[in-house]
Amino acid sequence: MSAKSTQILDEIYARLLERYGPQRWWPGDGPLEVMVGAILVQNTAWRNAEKAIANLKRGAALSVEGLLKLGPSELAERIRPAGYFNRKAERLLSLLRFLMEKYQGDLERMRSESSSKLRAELLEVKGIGPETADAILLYALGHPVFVVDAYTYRIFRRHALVSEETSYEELQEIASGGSAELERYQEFHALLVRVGQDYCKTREECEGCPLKGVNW
DNA sequence: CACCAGGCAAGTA
DNA sequence: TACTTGCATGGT
Repeated sequence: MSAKSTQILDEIYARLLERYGPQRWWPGDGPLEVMVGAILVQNTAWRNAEKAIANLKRGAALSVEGLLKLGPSELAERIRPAGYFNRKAERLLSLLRFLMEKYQGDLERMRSESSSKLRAELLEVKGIGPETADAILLYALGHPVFVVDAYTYRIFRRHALVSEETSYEELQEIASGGSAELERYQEFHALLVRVGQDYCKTREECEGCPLKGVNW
């Protein structure tokens, strides 16, 4: 990690924060709800995932055992608004069973394990890939890791900061430069999604983008 | 009407 | 190993 790339990353972060301010993703709803949200939002607009979470909370607060008791069909029915509801119901159940088997549902204890161990374990769970694993680490468990998503790819490529064939882990490594505070990781990812939605969906719409001109 | 959203795994060659 | 396809609702 060169001093120069650190400087660019700090520049990008500063510009985004100035334009949009703190995003405060997943502030205080508890680690389980954040994990559930991380699965429900896969390739889906957040507002749809939000409706699904509201349906899950109907009647009782979210708990590992409570959700397990719903079973596949009831779970699927409740999360219908999030799309891919059958797949996501299975993915939620995989996660919940993992939490019970490895940590007896104790997310506070889970949190104190190392990031690398947790990441490896999460990737073993069917339905959890690199982005979801990192989102869980970052927003549910409070570990400082950079979450790479489709917008991160688009934005870094558009500014010629990485090449076409850069892998997830490579981009994660590159983007992890600069300050390493938890809050910065959390805000950085959210801000990239935000600016991506505003300016980086298609080839056009670069006019007014706060990142215009950034380059190595 | 078409297109896509804070992915992932399974199938195919 | 490298590509392609299925999953699905809701907003623009």
